[in-house]
Amino acid sequence: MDGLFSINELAEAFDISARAIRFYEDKGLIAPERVGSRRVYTKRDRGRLQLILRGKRLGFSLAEIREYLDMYDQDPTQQAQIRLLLEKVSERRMQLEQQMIDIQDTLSDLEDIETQIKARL
Amino acid sequence: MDGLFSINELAEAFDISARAIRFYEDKGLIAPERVGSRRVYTKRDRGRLQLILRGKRLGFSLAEIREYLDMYDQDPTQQAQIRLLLEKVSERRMQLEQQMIDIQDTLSDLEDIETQIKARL
DNA sequence: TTATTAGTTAACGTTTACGTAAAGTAATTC
DNA sequence: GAATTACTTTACGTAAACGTTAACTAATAA
Repeated sequence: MDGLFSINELAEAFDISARAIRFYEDKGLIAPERVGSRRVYTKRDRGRLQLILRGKRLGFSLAEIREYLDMYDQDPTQQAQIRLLLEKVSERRMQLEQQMIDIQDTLSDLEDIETQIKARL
Repeated sequence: MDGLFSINELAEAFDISARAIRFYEDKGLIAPERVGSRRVYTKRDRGRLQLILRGKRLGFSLAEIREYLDMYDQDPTQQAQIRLLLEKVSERRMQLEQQMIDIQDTLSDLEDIETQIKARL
């Protein structure tokens, strides 16, 4: 229990299913040790899972996330790959900025409608 | 040509496939007139398509977008439904805010790595 | 008249990210 | 020793959003 977790502990901690975690393993995103047949996750594995979930929240596919994780694992002097990730993140940020504009446009449309409603009362 | 569009014109204008536009029709999101068997889109249809794409950018499913479009079509005095949409948009905005935090966390991680790299040189 | 262009319907295929049994094992509890 | 708990693998199922032939039609250009 000293910094080690079962699959269900992690599932509960991150509010995802154990199935999901196994799926990430299937896809090569995480590779916990085994004790017998059971998966045992270290703190480091936990951090990795956190990175996976952050990637998901950012809208990246598991395949993309895997690439980034592999990159993190490799020798961190691979500047080129870090630039690639920076680009991806920057792309994503541009998308988010567009989404923010979309949100504001939508809210503005809704305000118009509400104004019209109130005008009728 | 006076405010009327073919399916391919719209596809090109919005940079999506004609197949996609037909698919939206299949799902009941848009219903252009026909001239013979061919679809003809009015300016209003065009606006509708724009709303669809905005919804998509916001991460809503076509089913959800359909609900909102139906709502726009109905008598706009249905306050309850507008509140529902406002809620959905607000939820989405919260997600976006989380994503912004994720982006910043990621950028900050990357900065750390870059700093380490530079320190080694 | 014969291509070519632009559109049509129908229907099966594809990808992603899991959900959901089914059937089994290993360790603990009563 | 029987039941419960916590896992395991295998494998088929699912939903969303189109992509991709295939086979056809109608209008226009050469």
